[in-house]
Amino acid sequence: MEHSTYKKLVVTAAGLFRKRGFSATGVSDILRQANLPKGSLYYHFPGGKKDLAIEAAKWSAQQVNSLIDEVFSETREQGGDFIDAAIRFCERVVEVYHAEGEWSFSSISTILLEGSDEDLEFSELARELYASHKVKIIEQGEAYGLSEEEAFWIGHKMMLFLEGGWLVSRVTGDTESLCFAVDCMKEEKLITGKRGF
Amino acid sequence: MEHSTYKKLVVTAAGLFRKRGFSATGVSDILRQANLPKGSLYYHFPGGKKDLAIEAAKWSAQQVNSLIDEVFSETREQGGDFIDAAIRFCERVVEVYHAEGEWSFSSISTILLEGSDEDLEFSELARELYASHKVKIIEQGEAYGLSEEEAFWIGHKMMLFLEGGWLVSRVTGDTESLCFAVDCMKEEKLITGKRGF
DNA sequence: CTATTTCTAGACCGACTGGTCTAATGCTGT
DNA sequence: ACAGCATTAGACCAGTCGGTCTAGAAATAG
Repeated sequence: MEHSTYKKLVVTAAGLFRKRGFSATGVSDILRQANLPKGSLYYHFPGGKKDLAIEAAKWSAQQVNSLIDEVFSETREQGGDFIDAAIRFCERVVEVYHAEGEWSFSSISTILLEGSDEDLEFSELARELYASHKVKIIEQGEAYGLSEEEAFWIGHKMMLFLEGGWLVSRVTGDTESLCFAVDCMKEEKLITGKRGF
Repeated sequence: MEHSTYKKLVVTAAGLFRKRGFSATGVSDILRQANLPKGSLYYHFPGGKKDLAIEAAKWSAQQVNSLIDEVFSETREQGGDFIDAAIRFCERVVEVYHAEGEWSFSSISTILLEGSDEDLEFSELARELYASHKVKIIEQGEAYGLSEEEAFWIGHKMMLFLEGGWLVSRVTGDTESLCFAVDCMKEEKLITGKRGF
């Protein structure tokens, strides 16, 4: 199987879906940007747009999971604690946003939760992918010696800051809110320091 | 001018746009749900779908602003501090989410930031409406005797929790994350209590 | 009552959408 | 060389979209 075309479609689609949402992105937009003909899409994704969106969402979620692994492992090796890693993770998200100007943290909902009222396949996948982030964070928490509860609390808070910050940043058009999210996490460090995480 | 038809269109459209997004919502969906013919829509909104979306977004933002005013004033009258009001506000958002099952806090981005790459009219309105929330919160902060900076810090944090919590709740399909946002604000109370807000 | 305006009603239209289909093209092993 | 499969290429199609248009109902004015 020729992978470069397949991959190109997934990556291009992920970018467009994340930026504009599922419905607002036309198959032709994706094909134009990827510089590919229609035949290729329906050869690689017989299920069409939906199939492509599913793969794009999976790929996006995997990217986030990889970033979690990367940042949390790196920080741990450098002697930082769990909160340090969480701060670093937020900073990395800001960096990516700055660099690419479009990278969506909330890719799951943007891609999958925008179609019809009740697309079970989409909403179930969305749940599943979000759960995978949660698992990744708790796994990393355990590597830091944290209980599931501790890791969940701080990890969940980090997620809220990031999702919220990203969403607001998209509205305001700058990265102020996303940077604010980083500041919030830094403040967490002071509090949780006292908790002894 | 007959207002009931106009209002019905705005409210119905706001609901659908918030739930599904601008592009995923067809004019016919709105008309079907509102039980109105096409002619009425284009009579009241000559600019069509876009016009309607703008009014729907304004209306949604106004609802949020009213809720801010209501909750913060009420809490102040009852002798609560600014954080108490913020907690109460988060709780109210959860209540509304529970009750209506769809009320979107992030209505601005859902309605306005989903169309084409660069719709200036939409994105400028989005910024403007979001700014109006910020102003409302700072106004309320001043009524509580807080400096703009203090009100901004806690208000912004509250917004991130709510936006993030709402977004995640939409993915997971429950209100856990939104309730978690309330818990986060309650924790804030302890911290900021020490700051003396 | 009639005249006029306001609004509803929905048939209709062109543009565009996602999706299909077949012809052609490369690429493989023999 | 050939055959056979994998992939590209894009013309084409049916359905849906947002939007227009005219007919007439309902309300208001004289």
